[in-house]
Amino acid sequence: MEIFHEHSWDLTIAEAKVVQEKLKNKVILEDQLPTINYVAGVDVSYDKQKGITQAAIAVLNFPQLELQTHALARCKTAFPYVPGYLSFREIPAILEALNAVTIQPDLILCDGQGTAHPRRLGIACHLGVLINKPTIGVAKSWLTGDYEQVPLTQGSWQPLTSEGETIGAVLRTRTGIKPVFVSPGHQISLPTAIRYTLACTSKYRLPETTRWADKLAALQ
DNA sequence: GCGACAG
DNA sequence: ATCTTGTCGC
Repeated sequence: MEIFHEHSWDLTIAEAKVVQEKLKNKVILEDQLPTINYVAGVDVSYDKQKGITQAAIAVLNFPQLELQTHALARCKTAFPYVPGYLSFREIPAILEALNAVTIQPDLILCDGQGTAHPRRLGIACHLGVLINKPTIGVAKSWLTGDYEQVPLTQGSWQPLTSEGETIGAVLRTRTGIKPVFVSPGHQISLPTAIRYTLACTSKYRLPETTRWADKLAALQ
């Protein structure tokens, strides 16, 4: 896995903020997708006792959404969880898992925000810019931004806005179920990110990619 | 100063 | 994220 914008992971919060301000200028919010044959979900779990971070990547074929392969990677937890800086805690392990997986995905769905972030560089953007690949942020809960009530029917969505700009969408993936927060990560537009999120979702609230990664990350 | 805060 | 039983509803 080639890294495009290498930087240290041994940083203070203030230094991490500088990295975010610099990398946000590298984010591409236009569609630059290849033919999508494989989609992946990434997720991270923690062993609080041992101070270990474990990342899982699940690669599914598209549009069938059947699990093709997966990889796990563990590394020492080196960064605390601070809202707005999640990527500095999770990406090191994710890069190792991506390095180990045998089928490189054409699109990655991340567990967390993309541009719906205080400095527009959520984990999906950060990962996408580093590996120069299309990514989408699909978060289970709110981090920042304002939005109106979302209609109850599946596929309905409302823009997530901040300071006059649209930074993502609150999307109802299942009728009557709590919506998810979708935002572009890298090399993708918001409408396309919404379309692929729905295309990767079948019977449950979360995309199949995320559900598989969640399940695999829980393995020890 | 007060409230909010992805995983 | 993680700690945790039963329970309401399709």
